[in-house]
Amino acid sequence: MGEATIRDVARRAEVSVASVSRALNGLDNVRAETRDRVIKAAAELGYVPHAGARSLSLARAHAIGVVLPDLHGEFFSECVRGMDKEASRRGYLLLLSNMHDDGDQAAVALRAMRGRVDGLLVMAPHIAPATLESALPPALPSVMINSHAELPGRPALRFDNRSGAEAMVAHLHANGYRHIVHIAGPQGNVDARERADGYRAACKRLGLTPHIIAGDFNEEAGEAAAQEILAGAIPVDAVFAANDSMAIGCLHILRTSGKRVPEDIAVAGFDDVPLARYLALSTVRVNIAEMGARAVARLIDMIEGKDQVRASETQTPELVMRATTAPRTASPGGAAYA
Amino acid sequence: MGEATIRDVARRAEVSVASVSRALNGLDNVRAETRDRVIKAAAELGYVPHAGARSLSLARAHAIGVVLPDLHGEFFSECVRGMDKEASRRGYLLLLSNMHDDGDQAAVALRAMRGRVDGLLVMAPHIAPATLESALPPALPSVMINSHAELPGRPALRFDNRSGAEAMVAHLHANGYRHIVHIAGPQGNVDARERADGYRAACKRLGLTPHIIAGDFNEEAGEAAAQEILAGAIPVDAVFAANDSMAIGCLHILRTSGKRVPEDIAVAGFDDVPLARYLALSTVRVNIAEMGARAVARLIDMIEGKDQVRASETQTPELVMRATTAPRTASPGGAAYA
DNA sequence: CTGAAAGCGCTTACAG
DNA sequence: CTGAAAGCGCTTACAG
Repeated sequence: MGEATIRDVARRAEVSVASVSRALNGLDNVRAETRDRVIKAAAELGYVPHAGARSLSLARAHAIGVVLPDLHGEFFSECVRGMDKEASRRGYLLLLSNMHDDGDQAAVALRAMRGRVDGLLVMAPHIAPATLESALPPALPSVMINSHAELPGRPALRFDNRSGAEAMVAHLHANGYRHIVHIAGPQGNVDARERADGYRAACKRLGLTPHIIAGDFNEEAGEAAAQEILAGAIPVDAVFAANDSMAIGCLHILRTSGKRVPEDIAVAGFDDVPLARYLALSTVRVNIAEMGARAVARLIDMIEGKDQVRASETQTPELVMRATTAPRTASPGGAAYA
Repeated sequence: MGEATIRDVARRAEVSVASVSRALNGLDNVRAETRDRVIKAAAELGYVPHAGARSLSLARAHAIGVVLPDLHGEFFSECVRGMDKEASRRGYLLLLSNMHDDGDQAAVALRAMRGRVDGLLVMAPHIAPATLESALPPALPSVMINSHAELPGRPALRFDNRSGAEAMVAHLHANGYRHIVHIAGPQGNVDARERADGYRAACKRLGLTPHIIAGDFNEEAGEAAAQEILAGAIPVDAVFAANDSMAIGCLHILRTSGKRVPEDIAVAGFDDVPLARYLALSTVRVNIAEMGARAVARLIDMIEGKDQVRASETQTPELVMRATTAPRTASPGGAAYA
């Protein structure tokens, strides 16, 4: 019972384990006849090398740890897909660990990675830099994605949330909207904060009065914000949510309450999830799959000693204009589906 | 340089590595004073045990390998989310590997798992049973999700696609539709085949003439099918796509071509992705997150010797009736958003 | 309660 | 070109 080991192969091929190792790893200091015997024996036994033992001896796991927060649907899958694509292309496996919303769990998740991976990809928009820094194994190459401040020696890849938000406000302004309300993301989340900052900055520059409703990135928060807006205490002709989920929740409630979008109120989001296209929701596109792949590429370069610089990178998001923010002078008519 | 090892801790605490191991693993045959010294030394050194070495010595990795095909957005994330939740609850990590559409890659992916994981979760609706059987390490506990035939000793968890499809056809029939076209999934995919089988069986039972258009589970296939339907060669009053993506593509083209849904043509899908709710698309709901969690639970039970029976399980999908399949007598009016 | 030693399954100088 | 041996970082009988 149990899988065959290198010793079983050695015995069957009547050579030493050293020769088996050399033959199977394609080293050239093996006689052709020996190599053939080894390969034959391995095939007969269905031998597959034990990756755990191999990585202990090589001090290389050919795996990278991925620590992600609780991400909404498409965002998560796109991110992992991008990572997996690049990782498998370069012969690495992904060890996944969800990290929920507190720092202790993050530390546990990171510790569990020790001795299994050659590097770490961390997305922690909600963890304070100091907490993160102390939880990260100092010697392990790591790339931070969309996280708080810069950590020394660890490249940070991020979206330029601020300029994305500014672009959206400018777009709304250009299309004739003057009372733009922002539905913010969760407290302490760095993406949320930067998007709100961009909103505020653009309002200031354009002479608009900012008004922020608190939210948490979930659809329900967008629905609640819509109710608040429908109550009518403040003037609103456009809503800019800090992500698409909230924008969609808001849109849904506004429409089912009889409001026309964008004729009565324009709605915009952030992220460009696939749903956005179908709802004709204007938004700011971030390419998370590409960022995931890029993060893996950078990390593997670091692991393999090809990246001494460790520079951070910023991806500029792209404004996506759709029907929910059409110019105020647009002809009336439903835009629910375009 | 390099992380601290158990020997560093032993040296600093002035005990043997055996005592360090015992103290840190909470065994009771350690004097309290010794334990304290060890814990103190470990903390001072920032010692984290090397999981790779630990699992080699214990012959237990506390990790499970997940091999998935290329899944569409929500389906993938929901599946992994369900798995991760249960895995982390029970102290296991997930080692992820995407398997693209061919058997060779599957074998490579599975081999790479050897010696890193205690068991395997395999979703391979597109791989032939014989190929799969030969690629699976015989001694490794495995649970099959939505895959072809039963493999001995490996529980299969699956959706009852057939009855789900039958229920949808019956629903369409009950609502007055008589010319129901099916857009099928890819050749060789077991889900696709079962859904088509259910469609055919229901048509036969209800005295309807089946008509199947080939597809591949992608949105574009739904769009192409819509074009074919719009060409008008065959009578169609309802379209039942083998998954939501194709249904959505079809819906999109029908509507932008001026067809009213469901007044002119009803549309139904399969899966119940989040988008479906927003488009008021009728569909058949499969709870993939729950199935993922369940698969992990079953696998860990097997690993821990708590499951001798290894019974397969079937999850019955649920019919979700929305506006795109409203009764033929329904009052006219847009149903794009409900 | 504690330590020296063997062993988990590999790789790789080292010597021949 | 090949093999015996040490070592990767742990755990655990075994003896004391």
